[in-house]
Amino acid sequence: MDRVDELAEQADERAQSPSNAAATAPSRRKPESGTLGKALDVLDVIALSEKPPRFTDLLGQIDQPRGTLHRQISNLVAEGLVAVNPDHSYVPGLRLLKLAARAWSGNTFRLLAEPHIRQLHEATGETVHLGLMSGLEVIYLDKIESKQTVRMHSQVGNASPLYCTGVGKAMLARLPAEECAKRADQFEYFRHTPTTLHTPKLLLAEIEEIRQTGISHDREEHEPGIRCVAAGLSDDKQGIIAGVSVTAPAFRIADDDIENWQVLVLQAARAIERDMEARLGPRSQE
Amino acid sequence: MDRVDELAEQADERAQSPSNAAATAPSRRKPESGTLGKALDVLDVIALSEKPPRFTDLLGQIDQPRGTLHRQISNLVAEGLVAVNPDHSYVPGLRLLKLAARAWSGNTFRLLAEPHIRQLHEATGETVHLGLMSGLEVIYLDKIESKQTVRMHSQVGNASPLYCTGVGKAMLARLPAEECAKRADQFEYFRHTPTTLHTPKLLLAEIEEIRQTGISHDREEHEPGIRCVAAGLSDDKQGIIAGVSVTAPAFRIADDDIENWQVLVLQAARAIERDMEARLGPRSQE
DNA sequence: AATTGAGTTCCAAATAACGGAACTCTGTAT
DNA sequence: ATACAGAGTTCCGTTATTTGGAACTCAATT
Repeated sequence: MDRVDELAEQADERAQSPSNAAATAPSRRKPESGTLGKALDVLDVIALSEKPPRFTDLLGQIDQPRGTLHRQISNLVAEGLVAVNPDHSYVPGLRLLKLAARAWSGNTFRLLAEPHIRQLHEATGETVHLGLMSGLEVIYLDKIESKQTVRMHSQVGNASPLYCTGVGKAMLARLPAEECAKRADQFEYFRHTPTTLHTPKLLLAEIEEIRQTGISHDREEHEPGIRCVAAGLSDDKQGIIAGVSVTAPAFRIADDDIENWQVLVLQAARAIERDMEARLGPRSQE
Repeated sequence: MDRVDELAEQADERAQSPSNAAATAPSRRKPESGTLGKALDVLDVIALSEKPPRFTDLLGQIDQPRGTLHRQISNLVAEGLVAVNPDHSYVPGLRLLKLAARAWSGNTFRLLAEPHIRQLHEATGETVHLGLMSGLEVIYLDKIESKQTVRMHSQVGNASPLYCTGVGKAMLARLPAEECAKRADQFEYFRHTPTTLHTPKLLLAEIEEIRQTGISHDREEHEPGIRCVAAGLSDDKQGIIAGVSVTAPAFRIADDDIENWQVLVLQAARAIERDMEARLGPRSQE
């Protein structure tokens, strides 16, 4: 019943049917209530499609009568949330970028954490991420890229499952044990790589370890060849659970590096936590 | 009557009343029609506020009865477009980031242009932008940052006026003369710096020059100390008007650099145009 | 010329949004 | 302690928007 569930479900749908999803998938979409919700349903579908969908494609994926759907799309277009190509296919509109840009650059938590992850990047020379827990996913709020990374242009805003990412596991370890176990049961485990922790048991065992050390490792569990070292952080006052990580290709990493990074990542996480408390002390709103 | 106008107006409102706008400003906001539009009005206000507004702040800026506004906000929160802080202040929600991330990374034009601006960055070593024309503004679709830039963290998604930016002027020069003149009259000129072109006449004269050379200069017209060299590009088939630029602090720039960059920027723009046509040839939709 | 499929428009009926007023908190002054 | 004021929330009859089926247009095919 959670928004996150729904989005995860959509992602699955897409993963299972690489290309011609529109024609075959019999609309597994549960309609939301409220005018706004329905409009966002449509927007979601448009945003999540890899090829810009056309009217009929949408009609297949969204359980609405033609007339209704048409008006809903028209509204989205009128508001600038969706744009139409000359060939009548739909793409997400620029207004989204504008809104999100504001959301992002104004996010106080990100602003507060930024200097610390920047420093972490300078100390390690590798790609650094700042992630935030949102339901069963981690959403990347910021990243600083290592000099030359070919693949992966800006994860910012992207979401990944908690169970197979360094920051994700670090954040889970920050939850009360029961809550953590509850979530472990809710995941739909997918074995991204041979090392992915793909059962609640495996996951919870590792999280117990993370709780001891404060450090979490991603040993090519999400993408082959990619490892990372992460630490969690939280702030009860604001109800924030987040994490920072250093990521690098496995072949480039020496054991010395790992040990180094563990210290640095922990320092960064603690520094951010300290700043959060400090900021909340003097004046509560700003 | 344009969306862009409205947003520009909002920006003005903010610029004029730095801090306690909520209390004093008598809500210059014209309500949009349709449920969606009203919801987005609220979202806009939340996104554009510099401090997270509280319920009463919003009530002051949006001309709606308390009960109504409250429900509208509740809906936004339920949809994840807005989040509530513990102290009941509102911030834009993470769902926006997620939607925009998809919108951005899936944008075919951006993907197509990316290798070229990357190359431009490598050739110049300076910060490079890719901008798209949207109404009276340029929206930055991508940028690659020069090694150490302290200020300005990610312009991506941000909007600036056309008349005072390098890419903006370059794009205007791509319009038919009448259309260009029409827009020149629509701007609300603000003298950001002493060199800002602040009348239609000044602007049109410069644009005529840009039309000859294909190259546009920002001579600290938007921000003091910042100069840039830009070139416009367009594609009639898709109706896209865009531009690329190289930006750097004025003190660091030698005359040789400028001449160099002119050539490189033009090359990049032409290369992107060529790719667009090529992409549109083989198969029209993808 | 006829047929199909895609996209668009229309309007009575159903539904969701509206908005005024009443209510609940929480912190502050008496 | 008690009253007060301000912020935030809920309720419900009224009102306006959304709904969805059907009819219509346009372009490409047969």
